[in-house]
Amino acid sequence: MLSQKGRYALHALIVLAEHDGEEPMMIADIAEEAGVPRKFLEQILLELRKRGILRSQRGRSGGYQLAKAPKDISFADIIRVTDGPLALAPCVSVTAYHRCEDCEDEKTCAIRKALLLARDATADVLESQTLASAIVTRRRSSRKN
Amino acid sequence: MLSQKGRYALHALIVLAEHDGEEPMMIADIAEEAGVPRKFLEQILLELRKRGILRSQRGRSGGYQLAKAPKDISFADIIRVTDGPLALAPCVSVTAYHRCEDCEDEKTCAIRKALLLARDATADVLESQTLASAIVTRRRSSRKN
DNA sequence: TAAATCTCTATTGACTCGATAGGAATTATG
DNA sequence: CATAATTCCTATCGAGTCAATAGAGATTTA
Repeated sequence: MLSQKGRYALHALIVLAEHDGEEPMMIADIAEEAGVPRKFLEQILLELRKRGILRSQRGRSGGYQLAKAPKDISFADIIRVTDGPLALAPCVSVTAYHRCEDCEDEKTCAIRKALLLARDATADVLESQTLASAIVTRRRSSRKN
Repeated sequence: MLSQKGRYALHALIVLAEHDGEEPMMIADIAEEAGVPRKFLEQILLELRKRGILRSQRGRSGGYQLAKAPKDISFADIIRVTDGPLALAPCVSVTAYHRCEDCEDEKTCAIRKALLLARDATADVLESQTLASAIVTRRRSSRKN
């Protein structure tokens, strides 16, 4: 399961994607629009900025913007920041690989083999789902209203 | 990531699958063979039994056995017991579904849409990986030694 | 110079995780 | 029937994580 932090991050970034191309957006406004506690969001945005997903402007009339185009920010990118690797074990993680201490032979480990398939399947999906595709979904639905 | 408990469970069940058809196996022996702390394993096996994956025999010469054929116990079954739902959010979980409090419309939620695809992809893989396929992998590799 | 805003670190309480302990219940066996 | 062997169950522990809040510091604009 995703953490609350992860869900908040997704909501906030979708809001920012909808305002892409505009002036930087203040934390307070993002919090309001995304329905996220303001001080908590502050920390989340900070981390997303450090990981290159957001860009910020300090001081008066400052705020946050996406650092890349919505189509270049995937759900996988976001989740990796807030919740860590997509993989179910370190030995099948691309972004945080490390060998199991007790593993005799990675090449023949039955558990690893299964978890590797799972990781690839999950990553394929989450890397193809981007902020751009998310806002398309949203706009499509609001058109119906 | 899987919990330690989850990894232990997978190891233990693979051991039990290798001894499938034999007499019940004692916790102490499973612990030894799977490399899991004995008392911790005790709790894990208990839970797997309550969830219908294992069968136990109490008292002298008692022990644990698989409750079903290895081909009918999937990695998904096991992980759901030790680590909960495969889904990344409750609103896309089959086994532990519940609606997001703040969600206005599930049908049009962009986050839900993406996470649903992820869940399906993960579940497809983990449901097809079984204890039977795991021990085949193992036997194949030991033949080479 | 002052106001507005992001930045950073600390703190809190509740919960989870991994592990251990120990007694209760059950069963086989001599 | 007594005893030993085994699973069953619940409690406990320390360390860590999670969600949230707080508040002082740094930066920028007007």
